[in-house]
Parts: sequence; C-alpha cells; structure tokens
Amino acid sequence: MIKDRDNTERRILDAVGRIVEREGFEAVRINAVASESGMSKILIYRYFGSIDGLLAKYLEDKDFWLNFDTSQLPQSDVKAFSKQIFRAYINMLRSSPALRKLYRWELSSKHPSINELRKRREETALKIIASVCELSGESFDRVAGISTLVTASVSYLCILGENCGVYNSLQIDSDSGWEKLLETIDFMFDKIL
Amino acid sequence: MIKDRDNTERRILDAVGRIVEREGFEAVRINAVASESGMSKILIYRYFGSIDGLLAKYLEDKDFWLNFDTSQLPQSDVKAFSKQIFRAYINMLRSSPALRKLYRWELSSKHPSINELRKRREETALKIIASVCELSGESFDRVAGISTLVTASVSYLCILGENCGVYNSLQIDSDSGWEKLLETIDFMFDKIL
DNA sequence: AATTAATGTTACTTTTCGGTTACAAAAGTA
DNA sequence: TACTTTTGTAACCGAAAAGTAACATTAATT
Repeated sequence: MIKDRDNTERRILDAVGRIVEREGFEAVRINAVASESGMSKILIYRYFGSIDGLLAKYLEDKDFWLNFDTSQLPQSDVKAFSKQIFRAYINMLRSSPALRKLYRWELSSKHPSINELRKRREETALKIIASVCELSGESFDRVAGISTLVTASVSYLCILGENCGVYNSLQIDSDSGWEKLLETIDFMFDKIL
Repeated sequence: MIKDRDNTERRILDAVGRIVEREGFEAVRINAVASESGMSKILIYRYFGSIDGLLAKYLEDKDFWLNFDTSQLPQSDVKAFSKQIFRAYINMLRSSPALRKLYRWELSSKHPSINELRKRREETALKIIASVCELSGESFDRVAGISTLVTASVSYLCILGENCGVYNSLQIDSDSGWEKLLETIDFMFDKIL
C-alpha cells in the first residue's frame, strides 16, 4: 500500500477522462470510475465528495474554455476573419472527443459547472461578434444571428457524427462532408458580409 | 380486474409519452413505465416484447420530416417556400417537447428505430432539396449545405433551450430570440438564393 | 516511543434495475 | 358444465447500483 494522495487523485481524474472520451459524461458513475481507475470508490467520496464534485474538478482541470486568439487573425479582411474563426471552431470540436461529449452532455444536464462554462463562452463569443460588427459595419443582431446559425449547426453535426454518418447526404463523419460544409459557409460569408 | 388489452396498451403508451416529455427517451425504462402507467411490467413484455419494441411503437408517426407532405413541393417562389418550410420546422420543434427529446436522444443512442427514422427522413429531405435545386438553379451541394446549416442549428438550439436560456446573446427560450433568428434566416435566403 | 491523522483495503448494506415465475380471474369454447 | 386461452396481479430472483462501516497501514506530530 503506497500512500500518495496526489497520485491517487490523478489516477481517478484520468479514469474520468477516459470514460468521458469513450462513453460521455452520463457514464461517469461511481462504480465505473472506481473500476476504471483501479481505486476504491470510497476514496472518490473522500477526495471529491461526490460524482458532481469529481466532474467539477475534471472540468476545472481540463481546458474546455472557448479561447480564441483573435489577434492572430486578419484584421482588415472581415470575410477571411470570419471564415477562419469558424474553421477553428470546427477543428476544435472535430478533434476532441471529450469536447463533443461535453457539448452533448450540456443538452441534457443541469450540472452547476456547466453554467460557469457557458458564462465564459458567452463572454468570448460576444467579444468576437463585437469585433466582426466593427469590421463589417453590420448590426450586432445580424452578426450574432449568423454566428449562432453556424456554431449551433457545427456543434449539432459534430455530436451527431459520432452516431450517424450522413445528414442531408453530407458525410458528416468524414472530411469530405465537412469540406462541403465549409465551402457553404465560405459562400455564405461571401454573399452576406 | 377488468380485462381490456387495448385500453391497457394505450395506458402504457400514454405513460411512455409522459416520461418522454418529462425526462426524455433515456428515462423510458421498464420499471419506470410500469409504475407510471400503473400496469404490471410483465404486460409490457407480453404486449410489446421489450422496451425497444415499446419505443418503436411509440415512435410511429412522431417525426416532423416523416409526416411532411412532399406532394406540396414548391411550384414558383423558392425563397418563400424555403422560408416557410424552416418556419414550420421551428414551430414544430418548439412546440413539441417529445420531438425535442427525440432529437436529443438521437445524439447519444444507437437504437434500431432511429436508423429507420433517419433513412426515411433522408429520403424526404433529398426530395425537398432536389426540387429547390431545380427551381433555384443552385447546385445540390449548395442547397444541401444551406439546409443542413439551418436545420442542424435549429435542432441544436431547440434542444439547448430546455436547459439554457441564452446563446450568443439570443434568447432561445423565448419568442424574442427566435424572431431574431428567423429574421437572420430570411435575410440569408434573400441574399443567397 | 506514543499518539494522532491521513490514506487505503475489504466487505457489507440497501436500493434499484431488468427479468421471470407462479398463480388468479375473466372470457371464450367445446 | 368443463376446458382452454387470454388478461392481469403479486411475489420473487440475481445483477448492478450507490453508499457506508470496520479495519489496516503508513506518515506526521508530540
């Protein structure tokens, strides 16, 4: 019996991560975490209080914040700026199983930690929208509407892609479908901005 | 003990409906249905075979696209048609808790009934897209892309609206946010079609 | 060295779940 | 009437779930 609480906590959190990536947040249950981590479940209660506490800690450690470095983007060309933002958003979601599971979980859970995530996300989003407004001269509502249309659909399709390959004949579980979608998004920005 | 199988089946299916609207398809479990309906659970097995069978029965005639009348496809005004069909889709989703729960369920489940739904939905969608293509002169990929963008985002936002009030500063849990979004959709169609 | 606190193991209780068995009552049928 | 089938009730079973209690070991403190 080696006594090393930090190590134990890390093992437990790592186990949470594996479960989340594999099966989603809904599958993070006390027995599952215990067996996945190889640790006794009473340690989970002792160190994290509950599954909610464990998830809160996991979310805190893992960087699920929406953080874009807008300073790197082309400031003069609004269209290029917008296109790049959404490209980055798609890449982020498409490359991270855990993030997709988080977005899915948000659709059915009212976990307290989620509100914090949303607040921060909202702040970042509003900053980006504001800067597009400034660059393009469009109204806030217009830019917010377009952003919403694009990000919401991307979120939906990325989640759906894990269970379903085709949507409106688009191959959303492979690059080919996403290229077509990106093309559509680019086209839209060319037309409306 | 009154013997009336039809009545019993209806009670069970009604119970499923209440559970779905309240908690979603994930919560439709044998014990839950039994206690919600007041019927013994063995009757569920006898009459529906399993929870899967019960859900398959419940799902008949529940989906928007399945009930879409493809005989009324657009004759002249493509823009008006496009705007109208997405309006109808939004109204349907916004007014039906069960349909929202179905769309949410699809994001995490691989239930056999879902594949059937998707296949039929896909057929309907392709018919609509094809006729819009013909009238507008746009390419299939373009129309499919736009449709995907709109329907996917609407689905996402309707589901999210049950747990979250604001998205990109849009009030998605009230009419005000949806009016703005509809305006954006209309604007987009005016510009690109 | 003795005591205390922290860490970890094991086994237990209790609840809930899906699924089944056994049986009773009603309705149809010979 | 005697029987068979259908419809329904109630109790039961084993597995898996959350949560807890009791105890053992190590580390820190005095």
